[in-house]
Amino acid sequence: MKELLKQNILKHIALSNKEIDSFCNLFNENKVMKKQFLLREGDICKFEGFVTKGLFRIYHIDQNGFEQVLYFAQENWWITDMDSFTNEKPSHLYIQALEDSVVLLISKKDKEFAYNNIPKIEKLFRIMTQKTHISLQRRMIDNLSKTADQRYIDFIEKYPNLFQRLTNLQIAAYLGISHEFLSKIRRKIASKK
Amino acid sequence: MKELLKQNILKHIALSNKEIDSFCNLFNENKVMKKQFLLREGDICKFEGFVTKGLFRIYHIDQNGFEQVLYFAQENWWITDMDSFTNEKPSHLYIQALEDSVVLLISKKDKEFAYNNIPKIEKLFRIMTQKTHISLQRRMIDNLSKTADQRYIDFIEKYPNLFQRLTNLQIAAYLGISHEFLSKIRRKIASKK
DNA sequence: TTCATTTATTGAACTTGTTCAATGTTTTGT
DNA sequence: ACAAAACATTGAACAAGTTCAATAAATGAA
Repeated sequence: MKELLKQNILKHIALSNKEIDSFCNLFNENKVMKKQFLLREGDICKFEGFVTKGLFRIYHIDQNGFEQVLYFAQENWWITDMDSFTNEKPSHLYIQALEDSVVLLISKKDKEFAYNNIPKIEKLFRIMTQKTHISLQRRMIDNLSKTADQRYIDFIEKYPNLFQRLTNLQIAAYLGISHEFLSKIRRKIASKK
Repeated sequence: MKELLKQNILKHIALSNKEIDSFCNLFNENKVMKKQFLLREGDICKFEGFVTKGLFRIYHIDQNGFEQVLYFAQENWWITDMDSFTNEKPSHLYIQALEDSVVLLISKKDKEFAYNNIPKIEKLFRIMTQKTHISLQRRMIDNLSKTADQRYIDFIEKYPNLFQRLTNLQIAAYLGISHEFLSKIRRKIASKK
């Protein structure tokens, strides 16, 4: 049941059986039904999670009530509000299941325990954080330099699987455009084929 | 001469004198004259750096020849292309001094040495990477949800010091707008006062 | 100081994306 | 299978931001 998690970790770093087992044992399985929230604005994020089934959206609601999706997390992705979790302060984010999902959660206390007792875990999260930072940096550049059409096309190419599972509403919120405009982009693309 | 660096590190993590000295000794001081480059697209980034004097821009040039500034690094800031440095692959970024500057550089080899011989350094960079990730995430949300006017006002409030030292051209490239439009924003704001 | 270069401002025409309201389509829960 | 809700599409009017070209102002190197 924690096979996916183990494989995911081993992609980043080499660990002995003992190390990986004792780390994975700190995670607990949770089911989250579609539309339920793992985190809401104002909550303090008490967990770091790894998705083994289903799909989540991590988003923010701005002053005008518009939702911005920071990222989607499907099977094999990690989810948390790093700011709220590490600094133990109220979150600005929502984490909601878009499908019936299963997620493995580790508490802050247990993660601290792992940092202090399994030295390589520090390295693991240093590497993982670097990787997520690198991809966010790429997305930042893309958002600054590319037009919405191109960002949509890139999204489909990069995440064909997510594209199938998401509504246009969600994709628009990720691309940072209105869903009406996304609809017009789709029409334009369709007419070109 | 490495006092700034030591102070900066101690803000993130507690280290013994011995630990911090042996780490800081791995850095070498470099002078970089205004307009000179520390890194160009295509180069493999061989260093991680800490600015003790001056100001740098870290930017990207897109398909249309437009420059997007990822961030500015003044005194007390770290600079690198994390992707290129950690994965030893050609960079997509430019790092250029905007003023006569001084930067402390550490090589990949020496950083690996530190990771392996000073266990807390792993934690230090895990924490620092988390912090930069958190602020990039905030900027991502702002870029998706705020209008250029507001982003400009926010920038001035958040970095009054940088605002003084940068041309509008550079600020526009950071905000992701044309410098002509920035000029119009400035006029609008000025007329409201 | 001078002249060349870089930076900043402005206006007009244009493109990209938003808003709102109406309508049609698909999903979902029971 | 049905009604309700959520999602998608469309058009028209609008707002935000770009582009281009011209001019002015500031900076920098000799």
